Amino acid sequence: MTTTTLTPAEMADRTGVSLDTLRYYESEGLLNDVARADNGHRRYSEDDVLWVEVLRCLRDTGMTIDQLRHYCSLGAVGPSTKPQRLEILQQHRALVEQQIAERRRALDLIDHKISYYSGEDQ
Amino acid sequence: MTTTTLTPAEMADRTGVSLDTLRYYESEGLLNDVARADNGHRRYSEDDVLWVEVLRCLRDTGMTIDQLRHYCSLGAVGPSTKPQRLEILQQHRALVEQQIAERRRALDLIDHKISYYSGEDQ
DNA sequence: GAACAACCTGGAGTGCACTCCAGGTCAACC
DNA sequence: GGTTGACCTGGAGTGCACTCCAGGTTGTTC
Repeated sequence: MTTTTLTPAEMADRTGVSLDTLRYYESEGLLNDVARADNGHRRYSEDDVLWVEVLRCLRDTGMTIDQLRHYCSLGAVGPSTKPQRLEILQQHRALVEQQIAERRRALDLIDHKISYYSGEDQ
Repeated sequence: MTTTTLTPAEMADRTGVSLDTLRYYESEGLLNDVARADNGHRRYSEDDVLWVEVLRCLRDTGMTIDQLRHYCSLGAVGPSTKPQRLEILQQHRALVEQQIAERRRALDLIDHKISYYSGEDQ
């Protein structure tokens, strides 16, 4: 059995994250222990793909690079940091729920304006 | 009857938008025809308050300053631009719904990781 | 063996949305 | 009448998350 690995270009394709951003994440400590081919080129694993998807999910919902770095560093320490990581996720979960609530209110306001524009006068 | 007006400080207080940002919005054409006192100081109206709240709602859900400027400039033209403004709001509405959907997926992923961290091993 | 593609590194540059600052005006208070 | 506070203007600075670039290596293709 051979474990499949992805070239940088394939990784970018799979995750939708650019080559530069993948390298940037690595340099920021968000993506560690990326394998290398003999020529020094990166070789990403399926686990790396999953992890980058998690990173994107958290980034896209407003977690900063700094917070992600902290979260990753906890993971690197070992199982002893499980409670802290759980705490971070729970806090972020609450944030995402706030974002949803905020956007629901936004929809109300937008709908209000839409019906105003759709109306007869003004 | 006297129309109530707000000083810049009161306006910042009411809207939660900083003095600098209020001036910035005005300079970018997002907030037009702000009244002035005799000494040249700004005097915001209740309509200004409502409008800034709309601006913040749209900004907070990802509309850029550039897009807002365009939307405002249409408003300045007159009622003839109603269809374009309606179109912009409908497109933005769709965007906000996408954001909600994306965040729902994020919640699923976060919950999955939370249950993993809450579980027995690892 | 020249050219090309894919990658490497370190560092500089970009775009956005503010945010801060310097130097000035004006009215009110001590 | 000097100081204080709120405000004014134009312009510079900031922070974040990328994104781009120069110069170099390696491996394959004509």
